[in-house]
Amino acid sequence: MHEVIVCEKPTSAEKIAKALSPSAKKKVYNKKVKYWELKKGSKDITVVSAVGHLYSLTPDNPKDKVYFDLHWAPAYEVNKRGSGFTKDYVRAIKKLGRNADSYIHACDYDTEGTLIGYNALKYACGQENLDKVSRMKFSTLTKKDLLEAYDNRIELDMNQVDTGIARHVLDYYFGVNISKALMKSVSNAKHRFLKLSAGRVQTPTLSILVEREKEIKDFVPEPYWLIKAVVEGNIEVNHIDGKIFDRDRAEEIMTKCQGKDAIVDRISFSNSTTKPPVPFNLGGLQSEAYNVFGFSPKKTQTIAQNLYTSGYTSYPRTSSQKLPESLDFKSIFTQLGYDGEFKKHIDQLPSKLKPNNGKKDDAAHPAIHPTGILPQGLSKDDKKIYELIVYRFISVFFEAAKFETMSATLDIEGEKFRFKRRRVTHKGWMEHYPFRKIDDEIFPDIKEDDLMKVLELISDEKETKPPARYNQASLIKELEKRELGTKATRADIIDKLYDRKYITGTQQIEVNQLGENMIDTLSIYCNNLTSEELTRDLQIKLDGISNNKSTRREIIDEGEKDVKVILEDITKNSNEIGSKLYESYQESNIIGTCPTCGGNLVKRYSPKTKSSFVGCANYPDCTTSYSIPKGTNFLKKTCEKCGLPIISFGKPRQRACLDSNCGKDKTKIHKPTEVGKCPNCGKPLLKRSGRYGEFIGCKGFPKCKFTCSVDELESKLK
DNA sequence: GCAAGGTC
Repeated sequence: MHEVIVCEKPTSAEKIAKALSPSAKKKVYNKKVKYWELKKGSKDITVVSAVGHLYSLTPDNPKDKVYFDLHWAPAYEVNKRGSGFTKDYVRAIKKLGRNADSYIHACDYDTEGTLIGYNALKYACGQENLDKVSRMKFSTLTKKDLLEAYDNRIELDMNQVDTGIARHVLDYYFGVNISKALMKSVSNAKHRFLKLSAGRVQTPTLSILVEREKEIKDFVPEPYWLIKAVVEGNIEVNHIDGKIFDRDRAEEIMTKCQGKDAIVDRISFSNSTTKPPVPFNLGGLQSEAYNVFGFSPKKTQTIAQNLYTSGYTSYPRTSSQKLPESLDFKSIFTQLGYDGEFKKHIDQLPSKLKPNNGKKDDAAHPAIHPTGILPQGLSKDDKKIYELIVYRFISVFFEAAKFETMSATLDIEGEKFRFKRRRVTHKGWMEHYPFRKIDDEIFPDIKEDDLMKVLELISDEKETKPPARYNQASLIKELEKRELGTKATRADIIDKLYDRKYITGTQQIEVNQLGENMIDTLSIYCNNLTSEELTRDLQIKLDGISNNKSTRREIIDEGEKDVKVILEDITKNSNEIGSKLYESYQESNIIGTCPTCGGNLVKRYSPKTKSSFVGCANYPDCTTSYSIPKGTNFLKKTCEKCGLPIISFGKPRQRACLDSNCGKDKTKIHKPTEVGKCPNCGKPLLKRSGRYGEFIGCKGFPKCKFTCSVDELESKLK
């Protein structure tokens, strides 16, 4: 009897194989794809694995104007870029998973996992009617759970399969068709191509950012005053009222207290503790890496994936903030202890290892943790993430940090002022997590009724501030809170918004005019796409399929009808929509004013030279243009000499005027002068002028690449 | 050319 077990990813295949038989043999297909062979009773079992979705939706007829007729095709054929690695896995499953006597679907027990296994069984193993298929249902990859799941297999839940299919189809219907319609409106109205996209997750995400921009724009700042005094010992004390919005009151306090001394009114002490942090889930790691190292969530995710595939850390795409006891902490610490730096901390661990687990859980994976295998030769950035994971893992086992707080109230002519100092009395976990600053202030030596000289009395006029813009880490947190996207896709969604030029800015995300116009446009024609309504709707509909209240066909037909209404609306107003989108796109690209005609200077892309340049928007009437180095940023500052924007470019970043000839005598630099013969090819050598000043280059460029600095010329010619 | 969701 031959049995084939299909898993979601190689690591779960390994765990399942080893759980079923400790003597399972690891094999490799075509030098790339791992699989396992084992014997159990009379059965010869082959454990193969997918790598996530192996099949993607694609239109039956790509030439159709709208896509409602779709079928599944291998992912590597549909998305040529990015899914190439799935090809070997599909081949391996096709080769190893044919003509078995029985099949087991052992992918993650969730909607996507169910579909991943279903498609693999249907299209790669040829199990169309599923009569030989059973399903393993497990919530962790521990041996106990897996054996139980194997012994108590259930029937494949076709409602769950249909739920997955409907999710894919509806996202395709809305996303691809509406994106296409928007791009078409631009090409109809302006005869230009603009890469645009909309979708169930990316559009509400953009909308959150636009909403914040509006709050900032509408914000009316209110003046307030902060009154503080500096007393003996350079201690800053703040007036007890905090923000004072009444100017008269602020002035009253100032006049009253001017030139008067302070008396210590009351001193009190209190104790507090700070618990250790919780173990990392993906969002937590992304957020911490952003705050500590400034890494983008995408970068952190890529590094975490590398560390995982290299065997140094656990599976990164988890929501769990819990470390289950089944993990064998002791042996992980023993191995980590071979590193001298880690050992210093591990040696101080309490004898009873109990992690400070967080609330969030994940059915399939524990929180991110080191495996114990010590890495070698990691790049600088990989090492940073690895150490962050290790120290977080260590610190969650330590006791809380303890603090003592001193609060003092001072009296100046009946007005109360106060200050607080906090000092650490027991560092606890903080001593073992080097990424947090520890508050440790000195308590001044004062007692109640002391008279203190006021050295300075200050009234600071301030303004209330609008809410802060999101950064990538705070946006990911917001998406988690609103349950938009998944842990695996949130960083990609944000990247996509940058890629489409909807948003810009790294420290703070700002929305471009194009992004704002997308939301304005879509909120008119399909409000449920800009809000989170579509995701909520989808969830309700999918739940309907799961519990037999509706069928996949009904839900998909409904979606088709909804999308068709939206598409009709967009087509009707195509001209207006297209014009506005393109114009807003151009506005986003305005970087200054043309010195020749006063028009707008815009950043453009030349497909011929595959490079960006700056040109006048009035082209061809005005032909003013400037070349720019790769990776140029336009700063808000302008050149003092000519008023053009200052650009930053290169590594390390340097700044210069957009006009590389700014401030130079133009008659000289445009005529390269001959200064000798090229030592490489014999052609004339020319003194040229570039962005970085004068240099010597061969006339035979680009065939001959000889260059040197003006100073080097003499020695090179010898 | 276009989505969102898995994964290396």
